[in-house]
Amino acid sequence: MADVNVSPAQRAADPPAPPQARSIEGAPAAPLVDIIELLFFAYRNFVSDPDEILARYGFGRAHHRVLHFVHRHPGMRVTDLLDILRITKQSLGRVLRELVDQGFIDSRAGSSDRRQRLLYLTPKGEALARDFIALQSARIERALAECAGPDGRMADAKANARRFLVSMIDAEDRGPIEKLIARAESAADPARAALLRPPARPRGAG
Amino acid sequence: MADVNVSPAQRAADPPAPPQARSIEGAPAAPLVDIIELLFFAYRNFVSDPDEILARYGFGRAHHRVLHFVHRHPGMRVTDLLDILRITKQSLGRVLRELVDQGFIDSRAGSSDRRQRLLYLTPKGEALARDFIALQSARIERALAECAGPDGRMADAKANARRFLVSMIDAEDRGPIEKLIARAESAADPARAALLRPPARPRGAG
DNA sequence: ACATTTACGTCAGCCATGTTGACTTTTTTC
DNA sequence: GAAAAAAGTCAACATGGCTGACGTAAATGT
Repeated sequence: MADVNVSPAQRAADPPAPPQARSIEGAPAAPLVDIIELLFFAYRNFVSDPDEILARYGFGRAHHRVLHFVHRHPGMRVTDLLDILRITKQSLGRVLRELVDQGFIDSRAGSSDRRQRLLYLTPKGEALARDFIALQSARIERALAECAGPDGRMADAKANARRFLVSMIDAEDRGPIEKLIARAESAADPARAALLRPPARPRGAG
Repeated sequence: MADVNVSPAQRAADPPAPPQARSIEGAPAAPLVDIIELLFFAYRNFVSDPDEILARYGFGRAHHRVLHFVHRHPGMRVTDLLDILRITKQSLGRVLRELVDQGFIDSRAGSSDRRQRLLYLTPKGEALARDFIALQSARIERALAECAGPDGRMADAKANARRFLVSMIDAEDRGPIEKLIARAESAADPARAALLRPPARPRGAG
């Protein structure tokens, strides 16, 4: 950060300094502004970790997101990705096309439902996705180690961070998201794959 | 969230399922992916809280950021804002002009250095900035309350969250950012204003 | 006094990534 | 055989980044 300093220059001279936002209508207001700002700065650093690598390929953050989720859910459908990213088909389309054209993603027709395009990473895509995860994980790991301290219980620090982040998510989204994360982690185990979205009842072709 | 579910459809049928990214080269890799994703989902919810209000005025998130930091640092210079937001003068220029034109921000020439434009919120701008803070604070407060539990020590939960977020920030930025936050909080106290960026030695006109 | 630097603003154009709306094709479902 | 679903595509547009080039006023340095 070049400088995140507000010059105090004529702070004492000019200003009619509007009184600091005090508890209006009983709201506690002020005391959480630090968390608001820390989230802003922390997230900005966090997402910009991959930027240099992305630039090498002429990609942006949208490509990163697509790569990440396909990495985590190999064989996912385009619709699944749209649900996760919450963008339009057209927005995703562009990014996806570039990733396919440049050989990072492989898109194959589903066998039980041939309308579907199932998405997989190529080895090249896998390597890139892993690079991103390594980068961002390194930041998180350093942070958790600091939170834990030298005698640290990293696991506790992680549990705290995780609980906080989950609680920051809209209540109705938490279940699906936690299941999404859990399912991805056991992706190698096809037996545990059927958890949500009523199994699409493979009836026609199945 | 409409649906963050990856269809398990032909998960078991099709895939050559590339083996789940395992610790390569000794890196622990995998176990922090949940935090990576939770950060993504949590931050997305967090920043979209103000969207509905912003839309009413035809504003976007860039306007929110400007409003927020001017609210926190009344009388700040344009350059200060550029340092904080890390965008170009031209990018800031557009949003700033709209905010000034529509009467949310008041820009006055500095008295000791008349090249400067010192930024203040109008009452209208103050009200809006407070609305945003109230919205986002509410989310954070709910989250911390959940972390703390019913018998909860909210203060501990907050301290944990804060420590984690600070640690997620690039080491060299932490000092400046923490000072920035601290200074804003004591903005009503001009005596404590002079902390960073050598006081601009008001020599010429002063 | 004069040259330089700083703070700010602005024009013009480009890029990335989001949006709507309309329409097609293929395939599955009813 | 009709309807619905999955995916792709074209066109047009908005937002918010970016670079480069200038202009002007005021402060600074010699």
